[in-house]
Amino acid sequence: MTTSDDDLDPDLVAVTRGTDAAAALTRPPGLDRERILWTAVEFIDRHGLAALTMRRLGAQLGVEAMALYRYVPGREDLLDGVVDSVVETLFDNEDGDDLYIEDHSGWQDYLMKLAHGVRRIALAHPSVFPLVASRPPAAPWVRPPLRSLRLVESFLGTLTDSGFSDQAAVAAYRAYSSFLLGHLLLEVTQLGAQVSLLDQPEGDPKAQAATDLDRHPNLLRTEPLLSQNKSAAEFEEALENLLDRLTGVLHEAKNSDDGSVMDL
Amino acid sequence: MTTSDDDLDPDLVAVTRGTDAAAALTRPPGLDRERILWTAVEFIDRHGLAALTMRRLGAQLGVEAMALYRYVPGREDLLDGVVDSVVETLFDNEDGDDLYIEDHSGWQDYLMKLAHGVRRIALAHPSVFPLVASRPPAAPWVRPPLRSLRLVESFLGTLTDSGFSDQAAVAAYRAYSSFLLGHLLLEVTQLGAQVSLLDQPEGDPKAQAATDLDRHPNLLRTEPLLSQNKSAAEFEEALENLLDRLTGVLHEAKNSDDGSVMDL
DNA sequence: CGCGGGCAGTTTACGGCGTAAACGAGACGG
DNA sequence: CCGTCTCGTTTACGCCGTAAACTGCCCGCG
Repeated sequence: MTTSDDDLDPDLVAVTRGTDAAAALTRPPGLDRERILWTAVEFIDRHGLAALTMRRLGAQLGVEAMALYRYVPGREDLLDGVVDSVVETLFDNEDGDDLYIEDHSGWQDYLMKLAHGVRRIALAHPSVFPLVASRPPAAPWVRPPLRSLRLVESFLGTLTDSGFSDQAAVAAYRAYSSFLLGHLLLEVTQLGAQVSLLDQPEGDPKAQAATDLDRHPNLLRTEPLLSQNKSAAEFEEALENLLDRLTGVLHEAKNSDDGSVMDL
Repeated sequence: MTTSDDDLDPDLVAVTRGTDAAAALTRPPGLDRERILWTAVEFIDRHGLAALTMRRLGAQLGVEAMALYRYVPGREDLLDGVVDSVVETLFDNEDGDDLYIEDHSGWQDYLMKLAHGVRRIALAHPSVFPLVASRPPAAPWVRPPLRSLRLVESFLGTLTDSGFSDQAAVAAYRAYSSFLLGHLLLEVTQLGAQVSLLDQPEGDPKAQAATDLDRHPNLLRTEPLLSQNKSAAEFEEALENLLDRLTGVLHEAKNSDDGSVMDL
């Protein structure tokens, strides 16, 4: 019924950490920080952030809530750990850490791979991503969703090695992170809104919608267009536009004084 | 000490709803939904979202927590109301609702005024904006931060009246909202990170930072650049770039088949 | 004047939350 | 055999959101 082109979205992989389910059955007795963090990720994916409490997370692990405090200082730090865990997968589940080493073909290829890597994370954990987006970063210049020092270092190194000035690389980092954040946060928000609409389809279905929409002719007319989901194509197009923009910045780097913040 | 150019940022107005402070002193006895909502906004601005509880909000209003439930169904709905209240100021505190009526000079002017209006809101209420950004919208196609039906209707109407096809207007709406969301959420996040760094300047200030940064030469070298705050200029430049892109889309609307999602 | 009903805010109460502190129970080297 | 150490449990406290019962007070109507 819903026109969804997501079936051929290359970033929308079936998220099958099948080992987790098996591990939960065999229940390896040892508790440790890693296991707690990934169980929390899975719990948030399944029940949402609001449902995650220390007691319930303990129960999921077959343990009392207080047992978690030996491995995690408190709930806030647990959430930080969840964010870190999810972001760090960029380094291992990519085919060998090709993001850090320079075995990519040029900075544009690097930025595209990185963008799709982050998008894959966002789509795999839609309920965790708002946390990645809005949790206060460690330093003011660690901008979500690229929250790890390693990642930022890798980003800046790749661009400066490719001929970007320090200023241009930093400007690119800022433009790139806000692009990623905006697109992906909206994409996962829309994902969440779709399921939350199915939660309560109650009330008289016509009266409210009609009175709302009759005063809004443009909304009414474009509603089918608005309901289409072209996230993958839009992401691709906006990303390519950004890369084009950055290419321009890189090449005009010599004749500098045009007042742009990009190469100031 | 911190190099801040914010002093001449036109969107960074001194937020003086002075009437509120005066009203708190004279304490007009009547409680109503509007007063509760704006007191909550002020409370979040001052103490952060986490500190807002029904009991404390009641205390701020000189009333027991349960009294609020006569005007607000519960805490979640209160937060929705807070978001709505803040967003709706786009219509009144602009010089007469010039956003809704078509007394702007062209769609580009409209989009610039709207963007700066939203930015002004974000900067005036940095702790509320993450709520505006991440609270699930009423309908899937109501994309933060443009969360009101009136606003989306106004947006689509202005663009289609200016010659945009329905498809182009919707594509512009999507590009525009993700641009706004990314830029502004990062800007307020950075604001919050700055104050939260001042909260605990404890620990040995050199050892940790040095061990962290020594392994990250590019970070170390570009740190002064990364710490600069050029948000206003970057916002302006990215906004102009987006408007240019949209202008192109509008003008090539006739020769359509280039595969772009913009004029599909 | 009296009085009854509704409005506005309070009191009481309950279950769940994060977490501090004291408390087992089993492993293990001496 | 006995400390001691590791890992998890028990108990307890204060705060949270909120359901339900309960005031005091105003105001129209006899």
